[in-house]
Parts: sequence; structure tokens; C-alpha cells
Amino acid sequence: MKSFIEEARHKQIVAAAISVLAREGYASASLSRIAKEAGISKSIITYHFSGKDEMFEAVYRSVESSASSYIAPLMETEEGPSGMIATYIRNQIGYMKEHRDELLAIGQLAMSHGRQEGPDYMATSAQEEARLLADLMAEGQRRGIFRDFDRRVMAAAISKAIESALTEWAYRPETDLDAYGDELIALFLRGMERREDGSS
Amino acid sequence: MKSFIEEARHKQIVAAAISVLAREGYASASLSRIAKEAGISKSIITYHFSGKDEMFEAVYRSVESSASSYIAPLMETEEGPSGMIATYIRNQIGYMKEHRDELLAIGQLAMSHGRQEGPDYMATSAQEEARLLADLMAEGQRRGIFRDFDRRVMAAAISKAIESALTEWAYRPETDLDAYGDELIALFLRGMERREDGSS
DNA sequence: CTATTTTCAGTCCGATCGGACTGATAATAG
DNA sequence: CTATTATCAGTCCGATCGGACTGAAAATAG
Repeated sequence: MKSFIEEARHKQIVAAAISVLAREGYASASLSRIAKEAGISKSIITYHFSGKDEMFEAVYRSVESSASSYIAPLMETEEGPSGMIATYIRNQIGYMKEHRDELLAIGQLAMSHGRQEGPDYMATSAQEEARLLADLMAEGQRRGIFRDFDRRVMAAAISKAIESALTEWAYRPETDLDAYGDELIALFLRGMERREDGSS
Repeated sequence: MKSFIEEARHKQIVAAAISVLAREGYASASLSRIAKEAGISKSIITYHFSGKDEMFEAVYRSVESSASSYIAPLMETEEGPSGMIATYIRNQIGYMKEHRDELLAIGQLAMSHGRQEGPDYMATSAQEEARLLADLMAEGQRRGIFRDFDRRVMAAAISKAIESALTEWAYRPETDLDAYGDELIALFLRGMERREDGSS
């Protein structure tokens, strides 16, 4: 089926949820609040979604697919591990510039599961990201471009560093995101590369 | 006054709150749940604290003072910016090893304020940490040991990287924290240092 | 036109929360 | 001994939540 209406409502509700999550945080993102944000009756949400969990999953998947479809094509043009990692960081921040609320929203969703891991779909997508970075690093190490470091640690550091750009930017809107990304690229490329003197 | 009983109760309640926050997250950290964790009546909490906010502030300040009293003395012995930053990272992780739940707990408290910054005491202590790192970096740059980078970005990256050690460790208990810390130190010292060839 | 889908405002339920309060009791201090 | 302080289990309140439900109206489809 997938009527136009159904799809439009889904998008509308997801968009309203993203706004509320990003602006007021997870605790305020109740069904009533989201319905109010969308200008619709609360019943409509439960009519189109089986419940709150399913709706938040739709939010997560929506942002995930949006981000990956933005980033994936831009990665194709690069070849070396260094360039690809730099491109990865640059693209993540590029996406961030145009989709601030989406990223803040899924950040709220990710944090809302205080200890005790959240739903599967979150864990798997986080693993995919770590995997992608780790593979690029392994290739760089194999080629002798990168020194020997722990790829898990490095991948986590990169992910968190990109995250820090978002929180800094949300906190200080005057932050120059492109410059922030360039700083991170310089930091990590220098931190990963093998030195000329051949040691380590 | 500060009777023995009052102080002991405060500590007991704070400890129980830390356990619940670290193990079950902010959402589960209700007064009833914390009282149950401590094996006391819920009324005792409202008897010794004016309310939930004051109690969580006590939790935050408790961990903050514990951490700074652990770390500060160990910083005195170092002299150069590189060594001090390395020591800073090492000490943060050293404290982490013995106070996992405390750090997870204040992490929950920090995250609980979805957008819209939390209480003052949190913001100021975060600023102090960033300030300390930024000052060390400025000194390193002045001495020509470090290259020219954005100290705000670098300080945020370091803080987040240390945080990543905690989340990784909480997620995978088999993580070798000392090795993790050494990896971070290698990463950031290489990322910050001025290269021998004199460029940039 | 008729049948179906969608929207709406609103109610009701059970649960949980922070917090104020009770009254009895236990512990401690002067 | 007498006051004071501390503890307890429990109640009550107002508020909010997710969610199920209602009945009627509106929109859409066949």
C-alpha cells in the first residue's frame, strides 16, 4: 500500500520528533509534546505507529539513511586511506552543517538508554561506522603509511572527536565547522602516520 | 553542626545514587529506587536533602572533588607541557580505573539535561578542565614544541577521547585501560608536536 | 453514492514520579 | 530524665506519562 498520506504523516511526525528531541531533549519528547509540535492530535501518532518505540526507531533510521546517502557517494572518489579518512571526517562535518537537529536528535536517542545497551539497530550502525574506519586504518598500516596503533582506540577517538564538533557547535553557534574539521584531520593524520625516521 | 550521622547519611545516599545512576541510568534514578538501593526509607533522602536536585548536586560535587584531589598532586611533578598533558591523560584514566561508577554516574547527570545547559556547577567545572588543557597547549606552542593548532578543538578532542575510554571500558570490561591511555597519549602528542622539518 | 481510511478532541486507565506529610518509634544529647 | 534529632513505613497529592479507546466528522477511494 504505502499511501501518500501514510508516508507524509510518517515524515511529518518524524520531523516533529527530531525538532523536539534536538531542542528540548529526550525527557521532553513525549507523544503529546511531539503531536503539539506537529500541530496534530496525539491519536494520529498512535494511529500511524504502533507505539513510541517504533516511532523513535523511524526517527533513527530516517537520519541514518539520510546521512549515509549523503556521505557514501562522496567517498568513492578517494583512493588512499589517508585521503579517505580525511574525506570521512570532512563529510561527516559537512552533513552536520545541514542537518544539525537530526544529529542532535539521534544523539538524544542514543543517550536515552542510560547504561544497558539500546535497541539492536543502534548498536549495529555504530559497529558499521567503527568497522569502516578500522578497515581504512588497517589498509594504511599494511601499506606502511600509518604507524602501528590500536585501531579500536583510534576509531573511537575519531568518532568522539566528530561528535565533539557537534556539541561545540550546538553550544557555540559561531563555531566554524569547516575549520574544526580541518583541525581534526590534521590531528588524526599526524597522529596516525608513520614517521620518516622509520622508528616504530 | 555537621553531625557524624548527617555526614554519614549524605555519603551513603550519594553512594547509592552513584550505583543506581551508573548501573541503570538517569531515568531509573528515582528517589524511591535510590532509597531502596541504600536500604533506607525514602523519607530519609528528603530529610537530609531539600530535594532531588540538591542530592544530585551533592553527587556531582562529591565525584568532582574526589577526582581533582586524586589528580592534582600527581600533576605537580611534571614540568614540560608534553609531559603534563601526557600525565593528565594518564591520571584521568588512572582515576577511572578505581572509580568507574562515579564517572559513569556524573556522565548520566551531564547527559540528563537534554539540550538547554544544566546547572552552573557543571558548566564551570567543564570550563576549568578545558582551560587547564588550553593553557598547557599555549605554553607548548610558545616554546615551539607544539605546532599551531586550535586549542579549543584539541582540548575538546582530548576530553572526548578520555571519555571514550570510559564508555569502551564500560561496554567491554576486558579493555586494557592503561594501554588505551598510552594510545591516546601517542596520538595526541604526535598530533600536537611541531615537526622536525620546521614546516607549519 | 457508498465504503473505507484518516483525523480529531477528548476520556480513561494504570503506573510512576517528586514531594509533603503523618505518627510512632528509636537513638542521641544535654 | 528530658529534649532533640533521626528513622521508619506509609499515605496523599498533583502531575505526567504511554497507550487504548470513543464517537463523530472529514477526507478519500472505488
